[in-house]
Order: sequence, then structure tokens, then C-alpha cells
Amino acid sequence: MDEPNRPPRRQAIRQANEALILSAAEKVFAEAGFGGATMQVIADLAGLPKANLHYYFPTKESLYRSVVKTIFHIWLEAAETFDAAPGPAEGIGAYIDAKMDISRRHPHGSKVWATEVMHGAPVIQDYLETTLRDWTEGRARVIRRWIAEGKMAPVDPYHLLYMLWATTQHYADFSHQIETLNGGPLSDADWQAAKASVKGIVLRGIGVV
Amino acid sequence: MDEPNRPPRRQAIRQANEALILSAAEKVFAEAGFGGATMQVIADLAGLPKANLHYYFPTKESLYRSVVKTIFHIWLEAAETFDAAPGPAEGIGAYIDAKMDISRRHPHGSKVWATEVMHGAPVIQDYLETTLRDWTEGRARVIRRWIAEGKMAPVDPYHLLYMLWATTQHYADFSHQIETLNGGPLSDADWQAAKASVKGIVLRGIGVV
DNA sequence: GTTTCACTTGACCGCATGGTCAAGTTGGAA
DNA sequence: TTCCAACTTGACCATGCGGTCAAGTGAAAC
Repeated sequence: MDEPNRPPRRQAIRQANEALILSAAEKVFAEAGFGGATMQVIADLAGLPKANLHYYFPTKESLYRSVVKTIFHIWLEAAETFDAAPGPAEGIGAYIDAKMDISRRHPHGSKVWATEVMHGAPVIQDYLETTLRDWTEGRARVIRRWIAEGKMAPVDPYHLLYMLWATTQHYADFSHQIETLNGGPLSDADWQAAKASVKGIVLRGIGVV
Repeated sequence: MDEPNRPPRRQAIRQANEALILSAAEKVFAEAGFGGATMQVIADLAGLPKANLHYYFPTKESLYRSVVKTIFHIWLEAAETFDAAPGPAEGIGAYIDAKMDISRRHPHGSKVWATEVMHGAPVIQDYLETTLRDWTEGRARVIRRWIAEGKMAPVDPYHLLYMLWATTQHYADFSHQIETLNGGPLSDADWQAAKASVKGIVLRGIGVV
């Protein structure tokens, strides 16, 4: 972006504080929603005075916006797995793995994104209409090609993608419900089983393996 | 419950007003979250003075609680489809149909539920631990029986149920994203296609049809 | 050493919001 | 007709919140 020339020490402090605030904000926004979150609580969690938050992020909304964009870009990176794959077994299998890993490592971000979309995407509507639309159409083309090449069953690419998104993000967004039914947090083995189950049903469902 | 003896005319007014308020509250809570929703906005949407809301629902939280319980009971009714079915093709197929129909007819309620669970289920935790846990264990038993009878592939019942919940509710919770990608609201035909896609992938994925 | 400027922070402000209240109004029992 | 309880409603209050501000502090440039 447009980083002004800053001495390295200062810049390090800035980056560290911004990361601290973003991390705290992600958690608080996820657990309380935008309206329920307060700058004071975020400040306390970050270990900074409230006024300091407003120094780095002028308004609550600008802070929120940064949090939402962070998770979105993490997801976009997971897209890489989709592209270079020779067929659906590898491409979709790896995409499920990648998204499940993100659900495990960034559950807060996923929840913030979900809430944002449920509220009508007031701050990232433009992303939906540009970046996400392009990305989705691109993958849909790949899926249609695989179908044409006889590598998978003829399913609607969009509804398949919705199923992938829904299922993988469910493990982040509804983690509380899952953990309640599971009698506690998911272990490493539980996560492996979850990934295997999802991949098994989806891949067999689209005629692969 | 414990309805006091009330003259029929009065009771009709009461029921009508409560329904009016609940409907408005469901929409506002879904679109703004608990913290973002205001009693004033709900009152305006219901066409009643704010003080009147507090007459029927003493606090904002009690109103919210009623909204959450409403959608939960609607979902429980959809469970009926699961029980009497002779096998997974009919049982799970009908369950998907039922839940997709609910997503279409009650998108607001689904969003409120999703937000509630994402926030750690502060007001319905007991429901998760009792009603939902029992329901889930019951269906898991049915699925295991179907597997034992060779009627479907051996998949983990819980992860299968999570996939069903995630996928069907996605069409309600992420309706805004779906409509953006779709270029507008889903038509009757779109919904039919969605149901067919979901059923096709899931049923084939568990070795049915 | 001096100056400068990014950064820190406690105190403060205006406003919106959930909730209250007391004065009505209405429907129905006697 | 009388009376009571259910219901309605505008005005009001206390609180918590996002955001501001002005007085600091300390690291780097000269």
C-alpha cells in the first residue's frame, strides 16, 4: 500500500499494535457481533487503553472492516489449491482440506464473515460483486470442464461450491454446537475424521473414487 | 403453558400483537443482530409504540428468546420426516426437502439461530444440551441401523448430520451472498434445482441410488 | 543538546438506547 | 350503569457507548 517512510523501530511498534488490536477485535466481534462488541472490551483484551485503538483505527467500523477483509484474503489463498489440480479428486479434495484447516485455525474470522453476510454485507458488498463473483465463475468453469472431460458426474457447479463452503465453514461457525454435541473440543483425530467424512461423501457424491 | 383465563376478544388481541411483534423482531434481529437491533426499530416495523412492546415482552432479551425458540421448534417438526422412513433414500431425502423449504420460508429465523449459536448460545445452551442432543443421538442411531442393514455406505452419522444442517441452512443464512452471485433472488425453478443438487450429491455420497 | 513528531493515555462529552411510569382508554363482568 | 382489569402510550430517566481532546512521553534526526 502507501506506507509512509517510517523508522524501522516505529514501524515495528505499529505493526505489532495493529496485529494485537486486530486479533482482539476478531475475537470480540465474533463472540458479540458488531453491535454487541464494545471498543472498551476490545481494548482490554488487547491490553491497551481505548483511546489508543482510535489512534490506529479511527472508528469502530474501520476496525471491523479490517477484520472482515483479513479472513476474506485468507480464503482466497485457499483457492490456489483448486487451480493447478489435474482433476476433481485432487482439486476439490485439497480445497476441502484447506478450508477445514482454516476453519480450525481461524474460527473467529469465519464467524465475523458469516455475520457480515447475514446482515446483508453492508461493508463488503463490493467484494461480493467483484472479487468473489469472478473467483466463483472461474472455479465453475473449471468444474464444467472436468464434467465435460468425464472426470466427474454432471452436477451444478454453483450448488456444489455452496455445499463446500457451507460444510467446511460450519465447523467454524457452529463450533459451539458441535463441541456441545461432541462433549468437548474436537481432537486432532476428530478433525481428521471430519475431513475424511466430508471428502468421502462429497467426492463419492460427484462420482469421483 | 399457564395461560390465565382471558376473554376471547382480549386473547385474540394479545395473540395478534404478540405475533406482530415476534415477526418484526425476527426480521430486525436477523438483519442487525441482537446488539444492533433496537426496540424502537422493532416497534416501528410492528406499527406499535415502543412502550407497548415492553408490555408484552418485559425485556429485549425475553423477546429475543421467544424468537430463537420459535425457529428451533419449527426445525424439530421437520424431524418427523426422518423417523417413519423405511430407508435413507426416503428419510434423508425428505429431511433435505423439509429443511430447504424452511430455509426458504423462514430465512430470518435461521439467521437468528445461527447468530445465537455463533455467540456461544448464551440463551439456549440448555436446549443444545437436552433437546438437541437427544434428537441428534436418536437420528444417529437410525443412521447406524441403516448402515448395519446395508442400506447405505458406512459414514459417520454426526458428520453426515452436520453436512445436512450446514448445507440446507446455508441457503437461508447466506441468502444474500447466493443472491448476489445468482444476480437476483432464487426462482421456484432455482429452488427446485438447489434441492435436486443437494439431494443428488448427498444421496450418491452415502451410497444411495 | 535540541527539536520534532509519532505515539500514549486519562478525562471528558453528546447521544442513543433499554427500560419505567403514570395517566389514559377500552372491553367485558356484575 | 358501574367498576375493574387488561391494554395503550407519550414523556421521561439512567446508563453505557463511540468518539474527542489536550497534555504528556520518548525515540530518532540534525
